Amino acid sequence: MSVRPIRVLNVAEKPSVAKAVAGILSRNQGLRVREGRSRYNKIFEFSYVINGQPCEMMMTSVIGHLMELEFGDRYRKWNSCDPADLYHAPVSKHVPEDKKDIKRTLEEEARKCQWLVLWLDCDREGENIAFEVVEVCTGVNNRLDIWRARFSALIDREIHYAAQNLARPNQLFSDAVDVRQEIDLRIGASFTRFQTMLLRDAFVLEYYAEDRNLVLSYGPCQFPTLGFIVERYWEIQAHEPEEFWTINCSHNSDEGTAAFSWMRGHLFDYTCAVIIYEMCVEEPTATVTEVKKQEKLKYPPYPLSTIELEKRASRYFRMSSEQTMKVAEELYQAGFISYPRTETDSFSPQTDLHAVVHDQQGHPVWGAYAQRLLDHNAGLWRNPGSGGHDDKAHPPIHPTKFSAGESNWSQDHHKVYELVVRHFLACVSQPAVGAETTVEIDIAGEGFSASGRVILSKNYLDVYRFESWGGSLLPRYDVGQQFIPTALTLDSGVTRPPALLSEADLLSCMDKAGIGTDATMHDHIKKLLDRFYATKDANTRFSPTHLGEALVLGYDDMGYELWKPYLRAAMESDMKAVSVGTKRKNEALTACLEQMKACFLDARLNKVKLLQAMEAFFERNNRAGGGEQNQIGHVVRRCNLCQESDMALKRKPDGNFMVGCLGYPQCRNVIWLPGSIAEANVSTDVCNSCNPGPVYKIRFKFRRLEIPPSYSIDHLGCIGGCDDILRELTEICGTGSRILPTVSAGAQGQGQGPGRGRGPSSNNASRTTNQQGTCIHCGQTAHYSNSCPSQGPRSRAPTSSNSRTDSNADEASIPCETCGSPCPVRTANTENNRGRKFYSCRDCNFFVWEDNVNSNGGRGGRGSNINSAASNPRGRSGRGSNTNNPASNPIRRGGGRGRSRSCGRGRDRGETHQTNGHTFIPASTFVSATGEPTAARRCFSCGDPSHFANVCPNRGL
DNA sequence: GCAAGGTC
Repeated sequence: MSVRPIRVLNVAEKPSVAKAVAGILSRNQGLRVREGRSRYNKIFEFSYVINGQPCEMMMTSVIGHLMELEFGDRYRKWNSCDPADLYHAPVSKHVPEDKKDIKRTLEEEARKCQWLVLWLDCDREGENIAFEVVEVCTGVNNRLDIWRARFSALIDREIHYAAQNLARPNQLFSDAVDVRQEIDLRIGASFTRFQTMLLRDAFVLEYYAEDRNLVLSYGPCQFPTLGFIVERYWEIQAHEPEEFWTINCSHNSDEGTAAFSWMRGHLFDYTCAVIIYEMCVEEPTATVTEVKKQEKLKYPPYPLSTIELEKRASRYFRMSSEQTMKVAEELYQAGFISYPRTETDSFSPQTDLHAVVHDQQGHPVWGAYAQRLLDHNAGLWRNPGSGGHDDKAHPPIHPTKFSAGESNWSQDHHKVYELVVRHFLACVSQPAVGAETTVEIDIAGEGFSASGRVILSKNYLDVYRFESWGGSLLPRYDVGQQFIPTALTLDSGVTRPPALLSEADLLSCMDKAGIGTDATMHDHIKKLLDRFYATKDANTRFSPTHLGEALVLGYDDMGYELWKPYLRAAMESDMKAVSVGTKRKNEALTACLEQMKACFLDARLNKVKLLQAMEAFFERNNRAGGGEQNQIGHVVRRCNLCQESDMALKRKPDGNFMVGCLGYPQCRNVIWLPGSIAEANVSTDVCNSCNPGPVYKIRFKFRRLEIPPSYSIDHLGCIGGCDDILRELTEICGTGSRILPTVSAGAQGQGQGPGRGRGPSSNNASRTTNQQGTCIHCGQTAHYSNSCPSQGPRSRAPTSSNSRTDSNADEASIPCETCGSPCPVRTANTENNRGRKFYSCRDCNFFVWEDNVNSNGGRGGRGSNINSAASNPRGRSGRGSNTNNPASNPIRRGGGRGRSRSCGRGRDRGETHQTNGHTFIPASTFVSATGEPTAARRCFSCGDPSHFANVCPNRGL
C-alpha cells in the first residue's frame, strides 16, 4: 500500500534561494510556479520524497526579517514618555505593512500543509527569521510539524542531504538575536531621543536634512564607527612635526644607479646625525659587505568577500561602499555575479571553478587570459587559497554569467563586474615570481643597503591590473668590492601624522572590532554622512563634522566610551553565550539593559558635558522654543544680575525645573531647583524679605518618595534666598536629576558640576551664572569655551596633562617664506625639541624651525612643506584612551587617557615618518673629481673651515 | 522622527 503524500510548506530567506532549492530538489522536473500575494515571492510546486514519505512540496520565501520590534503605542511618540522609560517599556514584534502580503501568502499556504520546512540561512539571523515564520504559520495552523533544513551551499549534494536530514530549529540561536534586537532598540531610541531633544534646538546647527527634522541619532554601531573617524582626526590634530635626519648614498656606474639607504633609518638628534655624516664624508669609501639574491613570490588575493569587494572598489575606483553594494546587488539580481553579501573567502572543494573560468573565455579583454588558465600546458592554474572565513551560507563573490558589458550598464556596473571577474581569475592563478637582490655596504662603519627587483613571471598580475609589483634594477655588486659614492647627503625630513581614515581603513576598523555585518557596514558609514556626523573628501577620506566631533567629545568628557567599540564587543560576546546556552536570554538582556540604563541616567545627569562640547563648536540658539529653554513660564522676579530682563520659571524636557533669565544667552543667570519637584507654579504672593522685589513665591509639590519624611510635599517657597526649606531640599535632593546622591552642605558651591547638590543660590548671582557659564578649557566664568582666549578659533585644547605635543603660540608673527602669510612663532615642548621655536604656515603648510628663520642662506631648503594641516601643532593632544579594552565595564572608560589608539596605521616613531627628500648638502661639494674628499673639514652650515657643523655658532644648537 | 539586522 502506498504512503499518502503530505503537503509541505518550505520557506527560504530570499526568493533566489527558494528558486534554487526548488530547482535542485525537483531536478527541474514537474516544477510549477505560481504567484503569491507578494510580487517578489513566487511559490514553486513539485513532488519530492523525504525519507520514504511522498511530499507535495510548496516552496516560497520571505525577504529577510518578516517582523520588526517596536515599542508599545504609549511609548512610540517622542514626547510620550521619559526616554529612560524606554529601558523597560513593553516591546513587541509585528509584521510591518510592507511585509503583510508575504505574511498572507504564508498563512494561506500554511493552512493547507502538514509540515513546515525552514530553509532560512544557517546563521543566527536566519534562525531568528525561522521563528518569525513559525509564529505566522502556526498562528493559522497549530498542527504543523516544524522542521529545519541545514545547508551551507546551494549545490545539489548539500540540498538533498539537508532535505533528507531535517532537524528542529535552534531556539538558542534565535534567542541571541532577540537579545540583540531589544538592546539595539532600547539603547538607540533612548539615546537618540535624549540627545536630539537636548541639543537640536538649543544650538544653531546649520545642517539641512531636506524636508525632515534633523535627528541626532545614537546607535551601537554608528557611534563606534564615528569614533574611529574622530579618533584618527584627533590623532592628526595632536601631531607635532619633528625634524629628523638621515644619510643617503647613491652610486652611479655603467650599469645604472643604486640608491642606498641608511640602515639606522633616521635620527632625531641633529648633532649625532651630523657627526656620523661627517665621519662618512671623511672616509667615504664604500665596501660591499653582503649581496643577497632571493626568489620572492607575490600571491594573488583570497577569494572575494563582501568587505574585500567594498575595500577594493573604494581603493581602485574610489567607489563608496554603499554604491558598490548597490551595483553588486543589481548585478546579482540580473544573474551576473553570485550573492554579494558573504563573509566567505574560500571556495568549497565542490565548486566547479573551471566552469566559471570557461565562461569568461570569450571576453575581448581577459578572454585570452581565461583560455591560458584552462590550458594545462601553460601551468598558470592554481587552486585558490583560503582566507579562513566561512559564513556557511554563501560562496565567495564570483561571476555567474558571462558578459562583455550590457547596454543598460553604467560605468560602475562595468567596474564592479570587471573587478569580480578579474579577482576570480587572479584567485585561480599562480603567484607572480620575482628575483630580489639586496646589497649592503659599509662606509666608515655605517651600514647602508639597496635593493632591486626583477619580475620573472607576472602570472596573476597579468589579469589583476589593479595591483602592481614595482621594483628597479640594481647594478651588479660583489662582496668586497669598493667604490666612492657619487653622492653622500645628509637629508632632513619631518614626521608626518597618519592620513585621515579612508573608506577601506574604516571598513577594516569596523571589521576588526566587529561593528556591523558584511551586509550592513556600508549602511553605518552612509548613516554618518546622512546624519551630518562626518564628511568624505574626494580621496574617500573621512573627517568628522563639528557635530560629530562635539558628540564624541561630550560623551568622552563624561568618561563614557559610548563611542568606542567595546559595548558592541560585549554585546556580541553575550549573544554568543546565549546562542550556545551558557547564558540565559533574560539574564543577558537584564544585565545589559541595567548597565545601559545606569549609563543613560548618568549621561543625562552629565548632560552639561554634551552642552559644553557643543558650545565649543556652535552658537546657542536664542529663539524661543529651543532646547532646554522651550517652556517660558511665569515671571518670578527682575533679573538681579543683568537687571534688564525678567527671570521666569521654566521646565526642561527632562522634567526638572529652573528659574532662568529671559535675557539668555546674553545673561546666563539661572537658579536650579530641587530635582524632587513634581509640580511648580508661580503664585501671586510676593516675598516680604527678598530684594530687589517683587519676588513672587512659587507653589511647589514635591514627590513624596524623594524627600525626607519630615518635609511636606506642598511648599510655598521663595527663590530670593530667604527660603531655608528650599535650600535644604536642594542640598538633600540635588538639582537636575531625581536619582542624585545627596551631597553634604559643605560641598555647596565648591566647583561641583551642575546638578550636584547646589542650593538655590539667588543670593549669589556670580555662582549661579557659573553653573552654565564655565569655560571647559580654562574654567573661567567670564566666557564660554567657544570664545575662550586660550583657544584658537574653532580649535580645541588638550584637556589631559600627558600631552607631549604642547606648543605655545608666542606673540610675534613673521611672514611665511613661501607665501608671505603672517605666521605666529611657536615654541615646541617635545622631548627632542623643547624650547625650539618654529612656525607652521596655515595657508601653505610651509614649516620651519626658528633656528633657520632669518639665518644665512648657506643651507638650502631650511623649511619643508609638510603637506597637511596635520602639522598644525595647536591641535588637540593626548585624547583617546587606552588601547586595552577595559575588562570590567565596556562603557566606562578604564585607565587614563593615554596615547590615542591607532586604527590601521600607527603613528609611532618609525612607522609614519616620511622623508620629504630634502637635501641639505650636495655631497659633490665634498668629493673632488678624483674621489678625494675636499671640504670635509668645513662647516656646511656656515662654510667656515674652522669648525664642524655640530658646533657651529650660527646654528644655536 | 529613534537601532541594527535581514533582503526586493
